[in-house]
Amino acid sequence: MNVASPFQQLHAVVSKMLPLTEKEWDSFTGIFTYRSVPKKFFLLQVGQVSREAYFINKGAARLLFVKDGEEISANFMFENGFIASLESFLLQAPSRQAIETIEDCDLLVLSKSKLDELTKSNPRFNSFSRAIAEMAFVMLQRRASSFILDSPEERYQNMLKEKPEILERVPQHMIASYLGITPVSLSRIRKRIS
Amino acid sequence: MNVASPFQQLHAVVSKMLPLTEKEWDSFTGIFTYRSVPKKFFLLQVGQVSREAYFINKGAARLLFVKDGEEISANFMFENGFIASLESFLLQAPSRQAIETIEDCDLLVLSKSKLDELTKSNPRFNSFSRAIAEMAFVMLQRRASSFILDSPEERYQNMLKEKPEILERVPQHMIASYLGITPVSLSRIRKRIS
DNA sequence: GGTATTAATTATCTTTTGTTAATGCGTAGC
DNA sequence: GCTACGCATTAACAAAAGATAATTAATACC
Repeated sequence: MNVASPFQQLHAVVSKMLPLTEKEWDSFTGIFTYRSVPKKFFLLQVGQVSREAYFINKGAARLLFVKDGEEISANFMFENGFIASLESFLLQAPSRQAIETIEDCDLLVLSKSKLDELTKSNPRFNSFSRAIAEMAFVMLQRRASSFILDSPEERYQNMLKEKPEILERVPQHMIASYLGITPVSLSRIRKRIS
Repeated sequence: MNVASPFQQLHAVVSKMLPLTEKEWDSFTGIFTYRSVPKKFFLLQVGQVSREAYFINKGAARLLFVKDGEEISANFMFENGFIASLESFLLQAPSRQAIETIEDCDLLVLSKSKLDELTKSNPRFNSFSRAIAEMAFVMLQRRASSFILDSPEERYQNMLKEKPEILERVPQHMIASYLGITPVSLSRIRKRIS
């Protein structure tokens, strides 16, 4: 594989999840296309059916809800991560979440229909979807549990420790909604801590 | 299949997820055993590695965290539902959650090692694990999103509408921690509403 | 059935968060 | 460079939730 290939990063990530033969890898990369999008670009709007998932080669993006006209961040993703409205992508139902880039992004776009075809022709790729779903579940569970276990202040402290990258690359009003609080409240917490 | 079989309910649930031939069904039921346990029985303790998942033929159970000596309910399950510390079950790592019965339970116990064997001998069962993980993710996402989108009072109202069974079968102090609040606060919300 | 325990409610007070508005800061665009 | 806009902070007040304790209700057990 060419070192300059846009699939280099993807290969590093996927091969940890599911070792593929060279032939399998070729058919796997075939379900992706390349796309560059600017900052503040909406890859998916609420209500649309998600037919794509994205692997981020470069940049940052977020999942967000819209409630009463307000944007509420559900998750942030950076280089070497997948981002998708997984519920909509899996069920092919209208999405409750939107996807918006936070920085200019270089993406590998995974087509749902092509993934389905590939899985049909080679059921081994069920393991890929399975691993994705399992990983997504475990990550989400850690996040969800913090809402019943921790106070907003503790959640912020944990974020500082576990995901400092978010703090560096994401504006604070987005972080506030991600933590389930208002920007004003987050500002107070930051003051209390410092 | 015998109508009185303990696998009757399981069959109804699984066949919706993954249609199986009679032969496949036989090998599938082979990975389960039957177990009856009383109320307040711990099927899994925090720190243990989960080697079992449970399908509830009868009864009710909960997943719970323990923080500072206090029990905090993460989820409730009833008849025809699966319950497991999925993170521990999947990763075979020490569980952050415990599983406790809320009522006397009749269970079908799924052995992790037998499931792995089965999946190895027939990769088609990857689809089963995949469907479970995907379902678990979608359900968890709906729950998790309510923590950033809704107030405790709205969460309680949603629960009333979407899962009234919980209110009927689960003590209120468990529901309170499930909603991320104290029993005192839940009592106040109930008063406000009525 | 009566007693002991546990659970739920109510009351009081403290702490935290939400709301609204004002101020200060930085950046983008002209 | 200036202006305008969005973002973060601060302030003041209202609303909600936490903590503790007392009371009432429900239940579990002998």
